[in-house]
Amino acid sequence: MLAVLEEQASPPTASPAAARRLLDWYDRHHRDLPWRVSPADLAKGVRPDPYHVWLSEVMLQQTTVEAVKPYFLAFLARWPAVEDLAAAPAEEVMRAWAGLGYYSRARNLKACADKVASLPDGFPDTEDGLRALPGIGAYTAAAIAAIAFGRPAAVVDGNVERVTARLFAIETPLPEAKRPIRAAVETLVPIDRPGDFAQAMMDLGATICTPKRPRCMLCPLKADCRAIVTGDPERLPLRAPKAERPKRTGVAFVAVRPDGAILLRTRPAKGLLGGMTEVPNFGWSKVPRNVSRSPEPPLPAEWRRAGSISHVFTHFALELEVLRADVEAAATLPDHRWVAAVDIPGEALPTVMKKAIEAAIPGATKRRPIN
DNA sequence: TAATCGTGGCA
DNA sequence: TTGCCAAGATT
Repeated sequence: MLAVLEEQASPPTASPAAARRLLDWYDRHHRDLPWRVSPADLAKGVRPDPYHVWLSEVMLQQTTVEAVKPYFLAFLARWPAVEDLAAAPAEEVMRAWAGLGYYSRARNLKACADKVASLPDGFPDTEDGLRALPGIGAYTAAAIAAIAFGRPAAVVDGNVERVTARLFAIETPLPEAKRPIRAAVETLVPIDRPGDFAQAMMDLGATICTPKRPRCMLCPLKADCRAIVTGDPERLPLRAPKAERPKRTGVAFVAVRPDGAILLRTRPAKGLLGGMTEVPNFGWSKVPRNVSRSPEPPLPAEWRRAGSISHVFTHFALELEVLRADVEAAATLPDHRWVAAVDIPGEALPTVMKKAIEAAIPGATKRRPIN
């Protein structure tokens, strides 16, 4: 009785019927993505490859679909199965991941592949089993369980948070709202098509229920949505204020041999850009702001200013002065290596390091066509 | 709980 | 130009 009264006193509340409307919309308007099995094929009995689902989900963490597509296809072409990835050297995986960001994902990807390849039955088919693997958290475990194995898991990513906060008019700010949002999603998951439902929610969030200027007129859930009634669904979800982004400065050194080789080294496995390749650099890793020391070049030479680059990380902005020296003798330094010009594009260079090298040697990081 | 951890696109 | 933010995980 109480439910009836509430329904009369307030806008419609999302229900299993809403999930059905969403699935109908998904059948007609789903995005066609390289890692996805269409609802039609799924209905025909085509099973998604857990390896494909896992690989795409890890790549898609905090990363746009368009950025992931070429990497996903390249990985699949090079390592068609999880056993192939397990057999690959970690260094090769890091090089293949270069440019995609959040490099701990690549380390965990390799560790996870090694683990899964050692299991007699391959990928675990439960949320708990998946959650125990490296690089697989609550979201990814639920996504793989639902999409690859048809488990009725509540898949909650940024899209689902936004769609659900609006659908139920949840006023609690994120991240505090994560718990009530999850509880709301759990009431919606259809037992027969949990994977399609998860992907439908994400497609809706990506194409209709967007962060800015949602296209509510096209939304299959507009009759169910409690936020649309307020006239300002864009207001939700609310978020706690975020910390400001500090600025750091530093110096990068590009040492060039007469044959075009440059001096590189590998960063420590953990932390920022962990395990990736860098040019020798100074001063920006953990600068106590008032401590000013003079930059220490990797080797004595005539260092000349080649330019400066700026790069924005998640939690700080960096301005890097780039110095270049043309050196005659090929001195060898501990923990450094001279890398031939032709091999530079194949190095595991994060974007910030490509920028620095390009500032000193235009074109050096770009693959040039053979012939 | 709160930091840390990349990159590119877009308003 | 600057901030926002995108299929989050880890510690």
